[in-house]
Amino acid sequence: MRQIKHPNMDQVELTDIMYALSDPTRLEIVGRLANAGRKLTCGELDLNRPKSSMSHHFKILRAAGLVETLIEGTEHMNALRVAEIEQKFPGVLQSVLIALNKSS
Amino acid sequence: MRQIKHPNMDQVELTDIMYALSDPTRLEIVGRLANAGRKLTCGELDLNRPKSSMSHHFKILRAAGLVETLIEGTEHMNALRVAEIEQKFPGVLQSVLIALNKSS
DNA sequence: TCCATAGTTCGAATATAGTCGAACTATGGA
DNA sequence: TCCATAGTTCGACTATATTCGAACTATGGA
Repeated sequence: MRQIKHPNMDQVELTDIMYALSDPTRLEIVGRLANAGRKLTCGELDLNRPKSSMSHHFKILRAAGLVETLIEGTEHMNALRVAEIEQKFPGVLQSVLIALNKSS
Repeated sequence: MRQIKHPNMDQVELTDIMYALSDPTRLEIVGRLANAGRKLTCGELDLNRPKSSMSHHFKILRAAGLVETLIEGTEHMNALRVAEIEQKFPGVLQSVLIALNKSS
């Protein structure tokens, strides 16, 4: 497996996005990716959880079209698909990110 | 029970909102309430599901602070708490409603 | 008082999710 | 080639959700 496959935006449903953002761990991941302003490895996010749990959450974030993961060497670089999500669901991710930053 | 109790907005978490909106049936309810522009009874929404299922979904929508239910006679009148949600999580519900109307 | 209406609650079945250890894969470096 | 690193996959367990029929509650009207 050379690179991880990601869904096309037209395959992504609003419910997928909502579901992915309904878990505190995933919301935390999304918030950190947004604030980092650069690609982060899973390890850099370190939420004190086993690798398998983190992997599970990333899988769901990818399936929801929220996160894009590029394999670079042994690392998986993760980034939010902000622009694409914004185009498909204007305002949704942005307002969630604003709400997230207020509460944290 | 005279009237149904609703959470205060400061008790509502972003994850509650996201979770409530992650189910297609509930998203449908929210969309219809928004478009109706007036209070609707559970029955008026009629999504072809048993009363007990609808009641379950309304319970979750109420718990998330999304829906307010006023008892009037034998009917339960439901409305979105648009203004309050907008104040607490600006843009979130509104952008979801726009996305909903596009897809429907 | 009796009945119909509108919804809630209960209970049980089924399905889906979250968690985490252990084994696995892929890459890069010594 | 051997090893370490970074993540994924698998499997099992536990927890939480969804669904829906049946029984219940509350109100209004005949």
